[in-house]
Formats: sequence, structure tokens, C-alpha cells
Amino acid sequence: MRKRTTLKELAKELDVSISTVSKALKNSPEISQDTTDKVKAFAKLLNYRPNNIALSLKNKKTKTIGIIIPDIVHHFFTKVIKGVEQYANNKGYNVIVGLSNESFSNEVINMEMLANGSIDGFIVSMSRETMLNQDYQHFNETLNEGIPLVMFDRIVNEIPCDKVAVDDSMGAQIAVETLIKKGAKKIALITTKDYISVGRLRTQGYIKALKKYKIDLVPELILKIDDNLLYENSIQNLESQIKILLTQHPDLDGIFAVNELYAVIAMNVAKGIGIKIPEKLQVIGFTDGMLSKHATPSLSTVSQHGESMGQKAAELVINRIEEYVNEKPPKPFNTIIIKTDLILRESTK
Amino acid sequence: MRKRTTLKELAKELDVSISTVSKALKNSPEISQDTTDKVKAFAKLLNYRPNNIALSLKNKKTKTIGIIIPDIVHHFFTKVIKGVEQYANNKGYNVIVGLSNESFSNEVINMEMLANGSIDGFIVSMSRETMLNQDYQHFNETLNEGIPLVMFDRIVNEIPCDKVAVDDSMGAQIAVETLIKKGAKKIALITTKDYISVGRLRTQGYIKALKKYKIDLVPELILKIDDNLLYENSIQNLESQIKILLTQHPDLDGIFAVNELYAVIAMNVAKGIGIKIPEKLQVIGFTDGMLSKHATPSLSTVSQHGESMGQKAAELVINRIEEYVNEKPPKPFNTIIIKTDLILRESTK
DNA sequence: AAAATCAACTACAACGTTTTCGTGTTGATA
DNA sequence: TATCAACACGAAAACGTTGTAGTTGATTTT
Repeated sequence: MRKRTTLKELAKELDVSISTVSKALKNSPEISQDTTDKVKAFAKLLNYRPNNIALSLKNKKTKTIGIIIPDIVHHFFTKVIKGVEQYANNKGYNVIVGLSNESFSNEVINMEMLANGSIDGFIVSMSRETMLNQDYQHFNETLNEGIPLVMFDRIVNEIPCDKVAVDDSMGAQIAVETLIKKGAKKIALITTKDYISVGRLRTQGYIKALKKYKIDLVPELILKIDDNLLYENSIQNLESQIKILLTQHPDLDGIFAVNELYAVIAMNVAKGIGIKIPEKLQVIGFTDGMLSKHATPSLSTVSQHGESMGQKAAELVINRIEEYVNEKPPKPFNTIIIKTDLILRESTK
Repeated sequence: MRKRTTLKELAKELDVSISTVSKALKNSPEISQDTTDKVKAFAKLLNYRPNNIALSLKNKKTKTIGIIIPDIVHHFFTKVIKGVEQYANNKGYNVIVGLSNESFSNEVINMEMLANGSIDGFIVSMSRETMLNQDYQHFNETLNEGIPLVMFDRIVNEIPCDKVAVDDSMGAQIAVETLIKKGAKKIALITTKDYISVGRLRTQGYIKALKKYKIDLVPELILKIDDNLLYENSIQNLESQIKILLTQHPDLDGIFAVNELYAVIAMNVAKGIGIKIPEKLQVIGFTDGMLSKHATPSLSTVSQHGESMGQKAAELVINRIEEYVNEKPPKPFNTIIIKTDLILRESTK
């Protein structure tokens, strides 16, 4: 096991000073061509590569960004990470991932762990619990310490930082309007509890669409799911709620769900009780993941372009990071809205 | 924007030496209770937290592990990351993710970027291209530099390191035997090209099962997919191949696929041409992801327990990392086999 | 009263870099 | 011959920590 080569070792072997080695490797004009060549050759021989940690300490930046998400086993977040990685790698940054598992304390711990010098900036989508608690102190502290923070998807006005989101309300509205245009008269909504910002916004979109087409809003047709429960239970719970909904409202001809899982489950329940999709019931979901593509029938859905969101978020943090370095006067914070696309498949006419 | 507090600042304000502050915060008996209390109080006031980078430099370890995977938009890898995160966080380690995108050079670049002091150990599942090239030099170099490396899922004998894998062959064999026991007489296999180790091994399991039950191996029934193509194309290509297979062999009554996507696509094609599942055709896949659970019919599949794999891999690297520190004589390398479970759902009788 | 002990600190080196500020040779110029 | 720039290099500080090895001044021991 050969140990890592350091400047000191190179210097000793070549019988010059550390400074000389350092400068030679950086093609400093201070050093003669002769020495430079020798140093470089020897460095190559010993496979010298500078120690990143030492550089980080010296430069006070780590070229690493931290992304904190509620769950990684989730197509959307995974797409976002991919986008972040792409952009970041391109700019010479590494990405370190922290999982909050939808827990407030995990989020705080993870951020504290990373804020101690390990990263130059954060990209965060907050946990369910954080949204519920509405405790944003850790974000504000991070900001106070001068660490750039970009929030995405689950965003909140109270935090003064750059943000990247999708126009959830508009995306939902267009989806529901499409359902209406395709003949649906009685449309149910499967959404989350209101403290989930994206669920709330998508619900608003649903309501707007109904209003626009002067369709009465029937509260019974809105299922607000609390998936804070254990996973298996929450699915069964959802299934039975949908079943009740479908049987009590046999004339239901449209469902809009705020994510693809809810939509697919709804389709499966409907098929189970003999309701034909899309003939009798049309369904649109949100998030264009694996499930939407390969469900039967394949699901019409609102695509959020997670990868673009990730890229944009990465661009924003990195800009902030490098702007801080240049000590320019801070620019006002941006909120970037990524447009959604409605992808029509077999679950709509 | 208040800057990060350092020991030096605390020392200056309290008019003691840096050493005293450092020791006081560590409850050293060298320091009087009085001073200790004062220092701690002041540190708390200024929200002091030690700089991780400085610690890393001093201790020559970063408490970070790097995980390099071919693709993050993939349920299995995502589960593995989750397992790694869990175990690692528990041990006070962070996880930095590198994506190779199935490309050899990306894999190399990512590893080099991280090997320069940023991480203490690697967890890797190699890219398709690396398996194809069979060029493992970057792994061996990493190992030579004394950086622990654990490979998972896509493993290869040539690399002397700890490994975590699933018994792909046995998992496949049991799946195919189950198909046979449930009455299937003519079973097709949808697999990858042989250079993908897991595909090859699962193919072997299929062959073993057939042999065991003295069923002739019909080469035409084996579809070796090269999904090196563009995503959309490769799916369409697969669909048409399956269609041909099903129409040319109307008596086909079983399909085993080496991943859940292939299995679900096969089911969809079959349903499309009016073949009833599981009555007429039984299907088993590999990997227990979202698709398997929510397909119609839901897919019987071999669960790989990605999360356990991740945990185990993390345990192995961290053990190596901490063993290196203690300078004990190196232990021989382990290859841990995680057992698979066959999960029966609606796609089998 | 000198020596030893002890409590409570401080100085300093080290981790691996980069960078600023020297410093000792040259060779040319006044 | 003294002066000076150009050249090629080295010393040292700095980034923030920790741990070892001093250094005080006071108290105890003999």
C-alpha cells in the first residue's frame, strides 16, 4: 500500500523547497524551465495529486454542495439529484446527499453535520415534519452563517433564499381543465393534507379549474390523504377510501391525483370494481415516473421536469457560492418556476 | 452575515490560549472547572462548532464515504443508497454520491475526484461500460492507495476487495422452479447481454432450473437485450421482440425476466395481444420496486433487499476504514451474499 | 529554605497547501 | 567599482484543529 504523495515528499526527494515544488507544478514563471520539468516528471512518477482537504482548508471552500431531501426512494427526487449532479460535476463540484426521511430532526442533524465546513452550499426540499412544524430556524441559521441555500419543490415564503419550483397550481389546473374538456363532469381530487405545500397548491389548481368551468365544488370528492402513517397501512387506507368514493359516486368520471402513486392506486381500485378507464373514468396524475409510463392503462400525468429543476437549483447555489467569493453586493433572491407539461397517455380519452 | 467562530476568536475574546479553549471544550482535566465553564458558555453564545475540514486534515480522515453507481433513477440503487446512508449516518459518516451514468470515464473521473482526500472509502457498483471493457485499473489504484473499496451487485472476481451481492443464480433458479411447479412447461427468459454480471448469473439460474426439471433449453426462448441504446428506442425494441416471441410461441406459459421493467413490459405486451395473466402466462421478475407492486396484475418478483445490501456494504467499508486506523493486520476480504426472497403476487398462479 | 510536586495554563508542531515576502546570485549598467 | 534589475529559489505565515511538551506560580515536602 503506497501512501499518498505530498509536496513535502517531492521536495525532499528533489532537494528543493516545498514552495518550489508547488510553484513548479503551477507553472509559475518564478521557477526555471529546467526545475519545472524535473518536478513535473517526478510528480507524475509518484502519481502526485494535491490533497483536496488541505486545499479546502486553505481556500475556505470545499467545492461540494449538499442536497437534503425527504426520501431518495422516489422517482422525482432521484431525477432532481441527477440534474444537480450533472450541473455540479460540470462545474467541478461534488454532491453529498442527506436524507431526512421526512423527519424534522433528521433534517436539522444532517444540515448541521454538513454546515460545519463540509459543504459550500445547500439544496433542500424540506421534510414533511418541517412543513408541519413550520420551524425554519435551521434554514435561517444556515443563511446567517453565509451558507447559500436553495430550496426546491417544497418551498415556503418565510425563508429568504433562492427557490426552484414548479407551477403546481397551474399544472394542476391545466390537468383538471383537460379532464373537463375531454368530457368529465364530476371530477374527484386525491391530494395530501394542506401543510404539504405542493399538495395545497395543486388543490388550488383543481379548484380554479372547476371555478373557471363553473362546476360546483363538492367537498366529498376531495380526498385529503395523510400519508404520515406506515407505508403499507397508508396504501390500504387509501385504497379503501377510493373504493368508498367510487361506489358512493358511480357517476364520477374524472380523477386528478397529486402524485402518480395515488393516481395508479386509484386506477387499480377502479379497474378492480369493473370501471373502465378511460371510457368510464379518466385519470390524470402528477409526476412523470416509472409508474405512469408502465401502468395499465398508462397514466396521463403532469411532468415536473425534475432534472431541469435539479440543474437550475445547482446553478443557483453555485452562482451564490461564487458570488460570495467575489464579495459583490448580494443580488436579490430568485424564485425560478419550471414549467410543467401535461403528458397524455391512455388514462384519458 | 456572521462568520464562523473559530477557536482563535474564542481564545482572543476570553484572553486565554487556543489550546486552553480546545481543551476546555473537550473537558480536559488540565483545565480548571472555572475556565471550562466560561469557555463553554462563551462558545455556546457564539455558536461555536469545530471546522470539519480542519479536523479532516489533522486526523487524515474525513468521515465521508463515496458511493459510485451507474444510475440513480433506479429503484434498486436508490434502496442501496438508503441503506448506506442509514448505517453511515449512524456511525457519524456522510455519504457523497457519484453517478457514472454507465460510462467508464465518468466512473474513473468521479473516483479520482473523490480519492484526492475527500473520502475515506468507496462503495461501488460498476458501470456497464466498465464491465464491458473489463478495465479495472482505477479500482486497483484506489486499493493500492490504501482506500477501502466495497463492490456491490455488479461484482467481479478480478478485484481483491470486500463484496456484497445477491445470489443471483439461486434467486433466478428458485423463481424459474416456482414457475415450473406452478405448471409452466415452456418458459422464456428475458435477460441482458452476458457482460452484465447479474444478467449472466440470473441466466445461469434459469438454465439450472430447467436442467433440474429436465426441460429442454430452447435458445429461441432466451431474449438477450442490449439496452445500451437510447432509452425510448430500447423499450420499443424490447416490446417488438417480446411480441414476436409471444406470437411465434403461442404455447409459452411462463416468462422470467431479470428485472422488473422487462417483466412489466412483457406483461403489458402479452395483455395487449389478449393473453391472460396468470391464467395463460405466468410472469416473474427480479427487483421488488414500485413497478412490481403497482403493475396490473401485480408482479411476482425476486426481492434483492437493496437496503440490506447498502447497510452491509456500509458496514464493510467502515470496518475497513477503522481497521486501517488501528493498523491491525488486514483481514481477508469478504464476499457477503444477501439472500433473495421470492415475493408472489398476481402474475403467478 | 531549598526541593519537589502540582494545578493550570501556554507554546509549538503538525496535517498539506498556497502565497507573500524575502534573499542570494548573476550580469549589466553607470 | 558600486548599483541595480532580473532570475531562481527559500522561509514563513496562514487555514483551524489537536496533542505533546514546556512554563509558570503556588503549595507541599523534607
